[in-house]
Amino acid sequence: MEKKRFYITTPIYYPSARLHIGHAYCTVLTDIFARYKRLRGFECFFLTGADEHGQKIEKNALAAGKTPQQFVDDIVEGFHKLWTLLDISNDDFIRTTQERHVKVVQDIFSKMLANDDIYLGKYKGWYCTPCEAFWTDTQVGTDHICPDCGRPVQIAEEEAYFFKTKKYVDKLLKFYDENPKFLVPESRKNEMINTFIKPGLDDLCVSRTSFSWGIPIRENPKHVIYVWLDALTNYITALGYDSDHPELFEKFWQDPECETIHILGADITRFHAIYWPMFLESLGLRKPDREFVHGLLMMKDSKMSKSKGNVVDPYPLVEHFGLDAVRYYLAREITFGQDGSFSPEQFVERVNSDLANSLGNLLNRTVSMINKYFGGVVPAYKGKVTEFDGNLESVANETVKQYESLMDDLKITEAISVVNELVNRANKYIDETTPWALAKDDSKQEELASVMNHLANAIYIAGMLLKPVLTRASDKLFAQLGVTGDLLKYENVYKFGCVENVTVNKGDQLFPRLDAAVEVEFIQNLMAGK
RNA sequence: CGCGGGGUAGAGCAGUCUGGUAGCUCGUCGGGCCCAUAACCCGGAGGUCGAAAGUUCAAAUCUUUCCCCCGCAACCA
Repeated sequence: MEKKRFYITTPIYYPSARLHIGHAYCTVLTDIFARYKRLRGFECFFLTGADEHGQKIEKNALAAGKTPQQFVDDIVEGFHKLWTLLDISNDDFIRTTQERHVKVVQDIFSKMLANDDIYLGKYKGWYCTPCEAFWTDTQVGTDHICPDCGRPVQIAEEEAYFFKTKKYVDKLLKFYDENPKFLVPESRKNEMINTFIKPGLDDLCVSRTSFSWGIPIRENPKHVIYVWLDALTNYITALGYDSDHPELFEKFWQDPECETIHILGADITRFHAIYWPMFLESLGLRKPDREFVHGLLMMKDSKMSKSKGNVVDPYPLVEHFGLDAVRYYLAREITFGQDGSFSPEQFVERVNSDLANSLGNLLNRTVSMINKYFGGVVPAYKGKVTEFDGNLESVANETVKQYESLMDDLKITEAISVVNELVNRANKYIDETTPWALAKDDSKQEELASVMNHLANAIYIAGMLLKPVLTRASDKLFAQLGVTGDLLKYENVYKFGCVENVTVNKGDQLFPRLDAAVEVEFIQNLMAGK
């Protein structure tokens, strides 16, 4: 059953350093989904934000000679700049240092404490005294060395609060059973069960005393609330849960008519798929409908890392190639839900092939012919004049159906791919119908008119379906086709032929073809930090 | 036995859940077209779908075992 409203979120990113293309990937894909839902007329609330507490921020701030708040303020400003640059259409931006979040997290903690879901215990771990930091078994390795400073660590204990996960394990498994589509891809669910739940889940540590940059616990202020209880709850504090204005929360979280969707990376699946539903259960709130785990974007041969000097900064990429090319590449090249890799060659090839050669060139040749043969006016729709017309038309209609079904399933890469097939089909249609030959034959004017109409309509549909991805180019495409006013509404994709009697405007090439050698070198220099 | 991802044409990938003529982009070879962005369209060559065994009328796809690569565990979605 189709829901009528959507709440979609990205993870809140950690502002300890600048964002890179991996963050952009997740956020752009989420944005595409949000734009798609809105385009189809659904209400959609899209949230992203920043997770600003923790020891690392405290340390990095100290090193930078700033207060933690100044430090995160500066970095978060960069988040906003990047999201603006990438045309991210988020409705709100939550920061865990905001009053609206802090107060509610404290309330949540109090509730859980009162419910007996949180208790005071001892946290035991490897402690590095000079760094004043706890590390896990895997972090210290077999040599028991601090991963930060390289000095030996000791087992130490500190007082800490814990969340009783064991109390909710059965309910969680039942929830998985009753909601088979909760976690996508499904392999992630098995991973959760086999890796974390079956071996026995430890209670989750939710407070720390070893650093102070966090939300203090009212009942015991020497403790600050530790990461996940602070971070995950952003999804509801941003909507006004437990505030004087809970309207958005009621509308976009509690209402079963709203589908709530979290997009996240594999590394934080465990927290979203196990602890988050438990927290919500403890609070007596609705759980998310879907959690979609996307893959990691790696560099050609290895994961991107600053030390390897192969991090791609999205800014210069967008400045040089344009926003549409970057968004398109991210969505089309890396199958959403699987790991993928970024390579300069792939980037240039994909942009040239799909955007310049196929879509851009199709628009260009079509507009030229409408100018040449019909004085720039798209001929009226006369149904299927030839079998080729009928074929193109049915492919277009089928494309719309497939696209919607794939997008609804968050199969964004495949959805774009079917649109691309329509574009290819339209290019082939030109060869089949040979308009330049029809133009020379007075008896074929009706056929020629129909060909131009069908082309304009096929391009129009492709442009509309790609609008969530190509936030700028789709509008340029419509402008060149002479599509304005009501024709800009999505529902027209169901009315093949509706683009008629409008005047085209030949404009610049939508996507100029890139010189592969030159542009690949440009990106390589970018990655090398030149 | 730490966890996870992957091994499909020269390169990069999809397809694997729901078994049924092996697909896409690029490259390459040949042809076509001339409306268009040296683009577009058609065709060819090129694959024992990592290996083996099993289930089946039928396996890239399901089961089992093995081999190899990569990521996480250290900034990092």
